[in-house]
Amino acid sequence: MTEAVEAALPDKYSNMSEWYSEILERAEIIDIRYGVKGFIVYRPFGMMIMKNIIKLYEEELEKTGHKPFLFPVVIPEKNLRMEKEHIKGFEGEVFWVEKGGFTPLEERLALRPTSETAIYPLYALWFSSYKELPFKGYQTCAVYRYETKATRPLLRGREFLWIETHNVYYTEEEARQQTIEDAEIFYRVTTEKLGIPFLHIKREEFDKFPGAVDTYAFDTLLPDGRVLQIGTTHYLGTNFTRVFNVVVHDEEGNLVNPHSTCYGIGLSRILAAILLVHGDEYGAILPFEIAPIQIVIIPIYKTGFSNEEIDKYCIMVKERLVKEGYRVVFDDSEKTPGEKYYYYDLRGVPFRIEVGPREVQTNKVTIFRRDIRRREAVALENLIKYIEDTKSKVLETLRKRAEERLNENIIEVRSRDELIEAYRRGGRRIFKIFFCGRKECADEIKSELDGLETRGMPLKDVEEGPCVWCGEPGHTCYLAKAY
RNA sequence: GGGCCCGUGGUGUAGCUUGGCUAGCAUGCCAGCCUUGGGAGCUGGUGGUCCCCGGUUCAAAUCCGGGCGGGCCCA
Repeated sequence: MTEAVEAALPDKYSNMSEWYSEILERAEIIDIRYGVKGFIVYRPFGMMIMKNIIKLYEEELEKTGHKPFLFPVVIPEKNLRMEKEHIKGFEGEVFWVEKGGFTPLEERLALRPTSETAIYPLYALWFSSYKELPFKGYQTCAVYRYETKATRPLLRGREFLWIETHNVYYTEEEARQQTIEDAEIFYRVTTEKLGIPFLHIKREEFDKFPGAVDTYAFDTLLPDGRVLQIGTTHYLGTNFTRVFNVVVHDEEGNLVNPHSTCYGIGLSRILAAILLVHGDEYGAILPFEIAPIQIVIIPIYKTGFSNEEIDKYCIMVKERLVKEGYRVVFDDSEKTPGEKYYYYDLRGVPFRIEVGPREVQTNKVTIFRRDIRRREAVALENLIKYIEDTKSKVLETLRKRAEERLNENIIEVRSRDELIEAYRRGGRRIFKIFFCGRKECADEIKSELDGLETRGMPLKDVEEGPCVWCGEPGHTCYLAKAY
């Protein structure tokens, strides 16, 4: 049966900002009242989700041979300035530490905006032979960028959580292959486990990571039609190994600079995307694997029926589930059942088990699926099997919904007029065009179409054709508004 | 970068134009009664540097100046 009850939140498609602010606060994901622009507090419930997300990516990285490490948050100014393109790209948004106590520092220290320039000086010490390569390392940490654009909780902060890998290879081919593996890792977690689809795109030349040879990005679509970059991987060539003097002996004993890559997984933004992409007017819908509470048990007491008997039954159900390794809460607080439903719906709990006299008398449980909002009676002996079978169905539902929405919102246009017309009809979309690759065209499109940006070229099914803007030879490219 | 709005018990707000009563209401929290299949009700209780600094005034949450912080829209 489908429920027709009063929704808790506004519609996320027509009013995303309000929906988003409400859920962050009411579901106790984060607290925005810390009082420093661009800095937020992860509340316990939000941090439990985040830790589960982190675990999924870290496991996948370690499976593919990445080793954990942790470098300092401060970077000496001299090191930050070593790679010229890199510092040009980041200089305007670096936080500086200039004093220790009352004493001005001899050399200013940057709070890492990203860690290449912290890590490569040590790589220069660590490697001396091609036999020591490849080396794959990663860290999960916060980075700091003095954003001048409007900050938004989780979507754009001056401090944000991410995972960064920094890999070194003897050959260009291996390094380039790594950017493919990075995309596979990203797909295996983001889409297969979290149900978030994304576009795998190669950024245009003028839009690369500062210091990179090639930049590949993972963009997802939010309910308001804007895209969000949730990950990037970069082939850095020998740009960084050269300036930081990372050298190894090759087979013939010559000294050469190895090739390197780096890969950023935008954890804060991924959490935001999960909330925004899957959520509905009742609140969050969390994928089973990352839900801090996977199953909640709500007792329904009735006058004339023993509360103790219901409690006993609930505890028995809980023990069975806990034995299977599930994260389960039995909520026997004095709130009414309805209030509890709203509470756990808002927090995205995938399954709710209701136990009243009816269930106790028939040896059943009533299970409510958060994703499709339907109840089902399940015999006690089928409980574990039901959860096992259904948790993957839940993920499928979420993923399919999100994939359909992404695909429906990619509009192919072939000329300037078509683009302008399609844009006027509904600007909050992703447009698939031919693009010449020149910054001048991108800038013109951006200023004439209210901030529509070139996001880059897909990795598959690329075609050639005349640029929709200038008519010069071009390639398949996506256009969208972005966060 | 441009524009608009906001800051008052834990939370959300009224009051601010037109300065003056014990800073009102809702919610939360605590105790009790009653209830429990989608946000119940009643009774009693708890909780305030009105963002900060300065100014005007007999008197400032309210007016003026400066600062800090937050949100939304647009580019």
